[in-house]
Amino acid sequence: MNFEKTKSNPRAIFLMGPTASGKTGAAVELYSKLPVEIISVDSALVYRDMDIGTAKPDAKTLAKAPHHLIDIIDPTSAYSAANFRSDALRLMADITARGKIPLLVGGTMLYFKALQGGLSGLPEANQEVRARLDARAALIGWPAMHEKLALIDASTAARLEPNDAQRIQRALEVFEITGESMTQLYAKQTSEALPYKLLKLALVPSDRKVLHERIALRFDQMLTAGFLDEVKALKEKYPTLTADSTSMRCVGYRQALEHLAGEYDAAELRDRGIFATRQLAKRQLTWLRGMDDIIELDCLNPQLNESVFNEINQFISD
RNA sequence: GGCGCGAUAGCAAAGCGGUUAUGCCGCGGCCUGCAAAGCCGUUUAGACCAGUUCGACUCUGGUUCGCGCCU
Repeated sequence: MNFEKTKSNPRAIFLMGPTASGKTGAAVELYSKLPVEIISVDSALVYRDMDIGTAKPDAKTLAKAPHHLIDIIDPTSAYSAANFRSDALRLMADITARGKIPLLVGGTMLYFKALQGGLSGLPEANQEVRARLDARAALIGWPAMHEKLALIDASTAARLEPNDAQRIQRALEVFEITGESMTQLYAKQTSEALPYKLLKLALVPSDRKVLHERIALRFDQMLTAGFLDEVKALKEKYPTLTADSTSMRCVGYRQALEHLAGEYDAAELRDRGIFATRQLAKRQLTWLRGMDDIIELDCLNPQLNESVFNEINQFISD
């Protein structure tokens, strides 16, 4: 019965991978050969005017293979996993209605997880509440905030580290807004499963060293392509942008800002940018290792060979 | 050539005669509205040779190398 229901679900394809694994190239190839529409699953590509540092597909590529959810907000705005999920669900329904298959491509693994697994009915972020919590934490420190959390939600506190400012803040925020603990809210609402049958592909490097080389090469290319000018232009166009803005927490941008502020020289900018990108790739790979039903493809051998296409075609026509 | 100083992990950098320096990097992991974020864990030392000592990265002598000063 469950099987019947699954069978009748429309199809969707995930194409995941760490940064610099060649996702865009693979997506364009799939787009040219299959009845798909591409949805970007990337927390950085949503920002307008952030092109070089995010390795956004260029205009020519986007003209040839359009991506949804690229350039949808200003760098002064914030986006979230919940925003993504509702945007993606809407687009997937549209695409399916057009008789196409959604191809979700990107490296923001939390977004993939939220899309597939759903989110509980929690309140959205509230800047005033967060500012208040930040102020309090500045006084007493996050470990003390963690102790406060333990009083209202022992179970959540137990699974959070005393220094995990971000999650402690969110748990306290949720309680302050709703009067209920995160634990209670999780239990209350079971998130609905994604009503699509999925084929999950992952581009994974067979040799981490080679991925690191690619990352270094790409960061150097960004610098010569005028990455620092892009960041300067960003500051001029959006004067309210600060190092705390969500968009400026992206790999490379934060370091560029620090360098432009004179905190360190160009050589160190290069090092730090590359380190941050490697660490991002590592976290992405950790996510991937823990995901189920993944078909791994070696991103160092990027040919989408016949057997992969056979698999996809079979999945589509099943 | 003489004098002085130094030699600690992939890099930077301390203390210490006997229990983990630390930071960065690297590696593993966690992950419910900031996720390209945030957090947790962790591998790799004491230039070389000899001596003192129950015990030396730590004290002594020598060798090599580097830095500075002098002739």
